Amino acid sequence: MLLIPFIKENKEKVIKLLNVKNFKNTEILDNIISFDEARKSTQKKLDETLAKSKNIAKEIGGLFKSGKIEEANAKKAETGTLKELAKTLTEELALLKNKTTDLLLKVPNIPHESVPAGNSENDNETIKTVGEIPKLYDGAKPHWELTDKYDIIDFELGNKITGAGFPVYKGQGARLQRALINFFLDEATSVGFREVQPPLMVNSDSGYGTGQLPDKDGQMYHVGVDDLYLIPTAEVPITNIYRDTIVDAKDFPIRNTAYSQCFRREAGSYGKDVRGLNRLHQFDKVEIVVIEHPDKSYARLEEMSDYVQSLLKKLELPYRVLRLCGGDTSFTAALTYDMEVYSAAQERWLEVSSVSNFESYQANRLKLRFKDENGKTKLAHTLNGSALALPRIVAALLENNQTPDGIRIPKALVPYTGFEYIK
RNA sequence: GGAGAAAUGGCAGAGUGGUCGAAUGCGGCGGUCUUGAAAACCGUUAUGGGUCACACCAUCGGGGGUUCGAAUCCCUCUUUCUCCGCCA
Repeated sequence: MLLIPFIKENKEKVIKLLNVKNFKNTEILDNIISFDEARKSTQKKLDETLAKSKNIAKEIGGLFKSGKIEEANAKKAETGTLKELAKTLTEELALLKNKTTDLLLKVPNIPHESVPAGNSENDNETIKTVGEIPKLYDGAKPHWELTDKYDIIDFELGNKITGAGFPVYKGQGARLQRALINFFLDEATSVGFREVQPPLMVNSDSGYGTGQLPDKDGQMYHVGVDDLYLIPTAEVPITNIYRDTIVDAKDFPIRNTAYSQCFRREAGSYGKDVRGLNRLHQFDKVEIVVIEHPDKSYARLEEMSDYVQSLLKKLELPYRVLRLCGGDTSFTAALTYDMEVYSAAQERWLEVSSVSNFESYQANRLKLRFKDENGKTKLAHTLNGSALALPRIVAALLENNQTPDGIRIPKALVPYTGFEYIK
């Protein structure tokens, strides 16, 4: 959520920047401001009423102590109207607060100044492209044929057991998954991330904390009997470790990494883009999450981007880095870099990582704060990124490294797979 | 699943109806002393709303209630602990 005082003081700027994200409903900002004004004046009235009742209660206490029972009982009568007034004001206040929060939840994060305007992926800005696009031999296949040929990922079997988008990894395919997970975790911990294993289900407070709720309600699997959500990314439980906390500024940057399975309903997706490993309901990902001082969050974002790129280099995959345009930047992010690897057989780029700075947008919902050098409590900045998501990495590895003799495993991974070729 | 007990500040732990936002100890921070440190001593040390700053208001697991007045009494939910059962 944006901070109301910030909206008030920078209204024109906020409107302008939200426009970059194609958010046009700017009268909502005026409503937020006026609801907040009403909230303040109601709060003031309530405080005054409560102060009066409190004083009378104290007086009555004193009278009872000194034995003036009759006077005390007479005083009691005075409190009736105050009580009623307080009740009405409390209800009004709660209503105003709810209305304000509801509206605030509908306002996306404002984008960073560097975010280009635009509506779709075509407007994203390519920052750099690294690596050679491989030339495949005649007869090279897309990954969904390779997985059959080598019997390593079984989509049909997943259909039978669960449904579309829940593949079964088998043999060398399963081993490759485990190798990638261990490789990514080892790399992350070696550059200073602490490894954690969070729950795969979260409550709705956590969902609101990181912004999946209410924005992406329909995209998460909801376990109704216990009112829990299957996580769409480990970002949710990891970041919520710090919900309702005041961290020590000396601990910045706070870096955590976790492997988790991720669950996404992907309602509304269809077509060739979802073929094979391109889009799954359950997939594996290693996530990195950083909590940082506001002054340093953008430097940290660059560092995280560099780190993700280092993984892609070690995996010998050609990739490009995009700065997402306003329309493609998520609801909660201020600036997002996407890393895409080139899939030679599909002849297209596949998104394998998103690295984002959320500034204080998540922190405000999370109540994630720190004390600055003057002892003032301030909101921290949160950042996260995939490092990396497995399915499309696997797709690209299979397609780009296919040879007539099998699929070559990149050198960096061989210690983890225990084999050099999938045959 | 059954029975019982409990939930208080960073931690430990008092407080069972009135000036309690809350004793005390530990820890943290600042100071005195010291060449420096330790010890000792003094001070300080929750969060949110509100204010230029005060005042003031809210918060003792969450929600509701009783009362002029609730950390304290009642209801409810959640969590934790102990015992029994069950499972590994």
